[in-house]
Amino acid sequence: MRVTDVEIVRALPLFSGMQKAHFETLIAAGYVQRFPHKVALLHEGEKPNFLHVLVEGSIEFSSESRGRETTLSFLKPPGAFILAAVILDQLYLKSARTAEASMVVLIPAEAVRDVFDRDPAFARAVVAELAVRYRGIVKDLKNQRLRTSLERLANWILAHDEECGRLGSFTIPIEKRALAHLLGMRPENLSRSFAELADIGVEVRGPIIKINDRAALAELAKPDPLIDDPRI
Amino acid sequence: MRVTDVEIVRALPLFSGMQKAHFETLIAAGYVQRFPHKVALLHEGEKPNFLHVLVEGSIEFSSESRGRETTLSFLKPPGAFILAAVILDQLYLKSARTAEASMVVLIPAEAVRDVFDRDPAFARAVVAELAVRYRGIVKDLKNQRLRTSLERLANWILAHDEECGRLGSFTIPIEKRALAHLLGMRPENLSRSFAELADIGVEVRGPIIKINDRAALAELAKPDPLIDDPRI
DNA sequence: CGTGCCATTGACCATTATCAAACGACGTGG
DNA sequence: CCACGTCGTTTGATAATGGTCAATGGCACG
Repeated sequence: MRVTDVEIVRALPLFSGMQKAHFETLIAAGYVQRFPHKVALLHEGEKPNFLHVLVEGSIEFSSESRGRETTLSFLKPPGAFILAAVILDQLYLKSARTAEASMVVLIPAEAVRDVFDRDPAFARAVVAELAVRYRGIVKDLKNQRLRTSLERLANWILAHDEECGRLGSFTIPIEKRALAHLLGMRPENLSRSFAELADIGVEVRGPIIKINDRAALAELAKPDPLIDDPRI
Repeated sequence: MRVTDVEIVRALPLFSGMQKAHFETLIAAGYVQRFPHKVALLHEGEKPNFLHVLVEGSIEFSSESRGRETTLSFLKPPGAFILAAVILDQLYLKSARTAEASMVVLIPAEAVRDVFDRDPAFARAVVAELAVRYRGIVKDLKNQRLRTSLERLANWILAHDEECGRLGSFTIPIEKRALAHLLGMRPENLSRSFAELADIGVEVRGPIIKINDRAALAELAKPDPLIDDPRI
C-alpha cells in the first residue's frame, strides 16, 4: 500500500482517533485494490468479509427485488462503507458497484471487529459514523415519503448547486439514468421533470444545469433543513 | 423510580453490559414519566435533552413537511429512542408521540454522552443498537422504493402474522389510519387494498385479519428476507 | 340521543410507470 | 471519412398506482 493511501485512510474521522498500534494492525491486514468503472464489489445478501474504504473514485449502492432496481446512494471519497454489516457480522443489504474507476482499501472484517473491541476511540468513531449514516437515511426516507419526484428533483438541484458553491450552474456528476434511480424515479420521468422545470427557469443542456430563477425553484422545492441540510 | 423499572432498563442490551457505577449514574440522573395516549414527547427540529427509554406502552414516530405527514415507525417496549440525535447532540429528525398510555425513562443527554465516553461496553452497545436501527431503515427505504402499497400491505400482514406466532389470524395492534401512514399510504387506499386482498383469501372484519390462503398471499407479497426478515 | 371520529365507498384527479419509437452522441470498422 | 451500431436520452401514448374530495355508515362516548 502506498504511503499516501495509508495517510488518506488514517485521516478519516473513523480512523484518526484510534491508537497507532491498532491502526497499524488494521492496515497491515488490509490491502488496496483498484477497480474499473461499473464493477460489482458486492451483492446484497452476501456476508461481507471486508470493511471497504473508498480512497478514489465513487461507489453506487443499489438494491433489487421482484425485478425492480433502485439506487440508494452514492459515496464519494474519502469514506468507509459496509460498516454496519461488518460490525454486526450480518448479511449486506445493498449491492455496491463502482460508478467510476476507483481505489478501495479492504480491511478484513474480523480485524475490524477485533480492534473495535479493544480500542474505545475507534468504537466511538464507529458510533459517530453510524449515527451520521442513520440520520442520512432517515432523511432519504422522509424525502421519498413526503415529496413527489418533481419536488425531489428540484431539491436535489438546489442541494447540489449548494454543494458546488452556489454558482447557479453545475454539471451533473453522474448519468441522468443514474440520477433518476437515485431520486427514486424512471429515466423517462426525469426527462419530463426537467422539461417541467424549464418553465421556472431551469436550463438543461446535456449534463449542464443552470438555475436562472433560484427563488422560483426554491418556491417549488420548498427545501426543508431537516431533509436537505447535510450539516444537520 | 421503582425497582422493577430500573431492572427493565438495566436488562436492555443497551445497558446490560455497562459498569454498575456508570449505570447508576445514568439512573440517578434520570427519572420516570407516564404519559397518556397521543401525547407529543418531542417534535422534529428540537434538540433532544434526554435519551428516552420506553418501558411500557408504545411510541409512534412521524415526520411532516409541506403539510404532508407520514409515520416512520412504531416502537414497542423495551427500547431506547432518540439515540442518534443524543449521541451527536443534534436536532431530532422525527416527532414522537405516545400511541397508547406509556411509561418512559428519561436520561439526560449530557449524562449519556458522558458515560458513553468513559464506558467502552456502553459504547459498544450503542454501536450495536445504531447498526441494527440503521439496517432497519435501509429495509424501510427498500420496502418503499421497490414495492407498491398493496405489496407493502401484503408483506406487512405476513410479517405481523409471523410475529404473532404464525396463527393465520391476528388483531391489528393500531388504528387502520395509523397502519396506512406506517405503510406510506392514505387510509382510503388501505381500505381499497384490503378489499383487493379479500379476493385472495384475506378476511378483514374490523381489526381482525384472517389469512385463509397463505400461499396466495405470499405469491402476491413475494416476501424478501433482505427486506422483511427482522433477524437479518 | 347527539356528536365526533374512524372506516368505507365512489368519483375524480395527479403522479408515476410502462411500452414504443425516434433522436442524437459517440465509437468502431469498413 | 463515412456508414453503422450502441447506448443514453427524449417524446408520445397509455395504463397503473395513489391521492383528494365528498358522502355515508358504524360505533363509542358523553
